[in-house]
Amino acid sequence: MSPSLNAASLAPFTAKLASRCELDVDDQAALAALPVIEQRIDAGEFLVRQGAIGEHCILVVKGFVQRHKIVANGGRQIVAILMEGDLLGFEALAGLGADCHAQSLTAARILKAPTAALAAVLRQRPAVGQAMWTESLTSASVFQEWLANIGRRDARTRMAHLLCELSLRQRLFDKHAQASFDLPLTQEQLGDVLGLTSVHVNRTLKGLSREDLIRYERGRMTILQWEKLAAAGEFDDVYLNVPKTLDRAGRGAVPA
Amino acid sequence: MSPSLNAASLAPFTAKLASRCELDVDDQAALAALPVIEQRIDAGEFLVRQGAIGEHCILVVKGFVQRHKIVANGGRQIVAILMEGDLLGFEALAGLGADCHAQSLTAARILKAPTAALAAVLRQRPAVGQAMWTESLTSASVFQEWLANIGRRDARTRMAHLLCELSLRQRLFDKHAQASFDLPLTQEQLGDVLGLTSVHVNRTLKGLSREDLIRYERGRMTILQWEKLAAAGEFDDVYLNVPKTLDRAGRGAVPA
DNA sequence: CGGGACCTTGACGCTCATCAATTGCAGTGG
DNA sequence: CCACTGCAATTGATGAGCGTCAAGGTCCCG
Repeated sequence: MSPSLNAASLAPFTAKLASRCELDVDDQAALAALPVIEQRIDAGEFLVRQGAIGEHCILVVKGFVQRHKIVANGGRQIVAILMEGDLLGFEALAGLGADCHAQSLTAARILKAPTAALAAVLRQRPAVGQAMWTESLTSASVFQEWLANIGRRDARTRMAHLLCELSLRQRLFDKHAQASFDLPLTQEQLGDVLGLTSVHVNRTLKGLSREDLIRYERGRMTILQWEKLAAAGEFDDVYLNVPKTLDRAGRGAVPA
Repeated sequence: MSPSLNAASLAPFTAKLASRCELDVDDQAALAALPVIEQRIDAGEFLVRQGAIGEHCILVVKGFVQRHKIVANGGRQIVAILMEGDLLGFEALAGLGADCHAQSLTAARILKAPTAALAAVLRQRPAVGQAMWTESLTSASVFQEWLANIGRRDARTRMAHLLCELSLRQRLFDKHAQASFDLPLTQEQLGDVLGLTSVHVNRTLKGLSREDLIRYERGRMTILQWEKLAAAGEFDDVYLNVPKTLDRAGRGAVPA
């Protein structure tokens, strides 16, 4: 919990905010001074319960987290997948209860920052507030894209779209990532994202494999033909608001 | 465009913000001083094109507006329905391009406020910024509920849920509204909200009518049995973040 | 009175859900 | 080293829910 430790763990988060909005030294210092608590999480742990008013906001440092809702017949809908640098608990900053459950998909490292302290930084450092506002709107933009995906596209298209999104988002924080990336979701969880059953997810993935668009084995996904997969998924990354400062070249590069 | 006129037209918007967060006289004055342009809109007009960076934010004063996306096969997904007091163009405040098209559903009255001026008010009046932040998060919360609705519920449940939401939202700004309310969407548009076809919407509405849960004729929807419809739609209004200061009593009242 | 939205209804078929059985694989303990 | 267990992936058979196509019907407006 020394400042230097904070700074190190906060790095993915700070980097993300800085890519949204120029942060000066004071902005970064204010973030580094947050009294955060680092924590290790096992796969499948609940981080937030729906309705709870979070005293802490949660930053994902390493690993994958999902947010989901449960419907009456027991069905589950995953409404967001969070990765390195993503923030959980925007609502808490406005004093609202959590609108979803949050649960880790993998073992993960997180930082818990007191909501009040983070809110204070947002007030006192307008650049940070601006970056967070942009971040929050981007996440809303993803919700809307997912609505169109689930509401109006068939299983093959939905899946291709999701794979493109996840691949691109991983490359945003991991510059070394190849066409091959970790996909730590079971097929049932993929179904919960896409509004499908695990059985149909399996068939859809097999279909994309047979077309040689992807290869998929034991949690590792390889995109064999980015251009074709993106076309199959009608994928256009504008909705992710990828900052122009980030290198998007090599997006089509493939060598496994 | 005199101040008093502004204040009158701004009233639905100001009221909504004030219900989210206490606004003092100066806050309200700052809003009233916005150099807004009032405008009348016909049904079906485009207000925003996807990708455009809005120089104006748009406040809906009267009427209905939808935001939607178009997918490759020509399908349309409506991702939001805006009513009196709702704001269009949060993204513009962060300098982002519009993530959706926006189009009026009915004839409407709107106010256009220069993005920069509104952004300045948000900065200078923290209470206003806070209220707007809450407003934006609430809209994100609705997206997530819609995701669960479309992804994991069948047609009957989806429809019942949507009708409950629209009914409740109308009663939030129209205290005199009865169980009967305006539903100015064609069945095709309802389908575009729910991820269904107009044919299936028709059959679903007929089904709910046959069950005596609703009555529906020519753009006018009457909820005959609120409790049963809410149960059928698994409707729980927490995701709308209805301010506790608003009277929610009489929600079950029915007399047509 | 004609035209154009929109609503309504039937027949048919495809996508995807459901049910059920089998396989493969990783961990665990004997 | 090998049963034993448990979860995830895989595959087939079947059918329901919803889409598609097509043909009126109704209402409104000029």
